[in-house]
Amino acid sequence: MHATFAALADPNRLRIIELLRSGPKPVNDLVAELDVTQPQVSKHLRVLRDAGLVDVEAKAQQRLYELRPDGLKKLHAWVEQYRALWDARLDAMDELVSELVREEKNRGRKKH
Amino acid sequence: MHATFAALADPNRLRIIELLRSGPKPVNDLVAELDVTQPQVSKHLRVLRDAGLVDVEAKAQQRLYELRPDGLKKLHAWVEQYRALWDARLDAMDELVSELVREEKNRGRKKH
DNA sequence: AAAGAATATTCGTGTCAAGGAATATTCGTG
DNA sequence: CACGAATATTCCTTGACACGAATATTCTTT
Repeated sequence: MHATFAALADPNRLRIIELLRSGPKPVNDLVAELDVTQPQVSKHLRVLRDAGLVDVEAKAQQRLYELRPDGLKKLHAWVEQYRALWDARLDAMDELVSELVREEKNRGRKKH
Repeated sequence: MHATFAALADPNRLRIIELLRSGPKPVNDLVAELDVTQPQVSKHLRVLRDAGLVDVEAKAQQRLYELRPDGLKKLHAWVEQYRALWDARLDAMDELVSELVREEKNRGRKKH
């Protein structure tokens, strides 16, 4: 998980993710919007790829980069754990989950 | 935003956040669970504090650290932007938001 | 006030990663 | 197959940061 955060910790990489929100883009499109050299962009894309946040598809000489749902979904799931902090309505639900976890942990033991 | 990610990019800091999920804790509690020296923990807490992710409350000589809802809520809001990626049901809602943004941008101009 | 507990800060060091420059790779076209 | 377009990789250097050790601060107790 911390690897995901590390990937997003760099301003340029974070920007890339945001740019890809409007759909897949070739590398040069990103270079044009980023005020960073092409090799840098390629390197950042490599990091994002290793982190499972983006995916590539070859299109002739171009490489189309796009967001990878899995990576962002995991991130979402992590943050969601803390929802009870700011969403008071979910306190009850949080309690329920905790209860289910306790039951799961006790499965197969003598004490209920 | 990237500052938030940078704060969470360190494994020890990420762990601290997760430990604080079960409620406020004094520094020494964290030291006990982290296999890191006390000064290191204090330093990491300082970073998390600057990032707006935790808050301190003095309790005698102790300092009780607790999660700060604001910080995590912002993080959640950011990730939520990408929900349409994995949640097909929200495509329609995404469209609606885009439309509202367009309207907002055009506010006060001649062209509708 | 002295002593101790709990926590914070400073300083020096080594490591890793971002940026720049140069070069390599891949693929379509003539 | 030579060439150009689009992208990737390598090498190098510099700056940021995590760690350890030592020290400073804050507060309580006696």
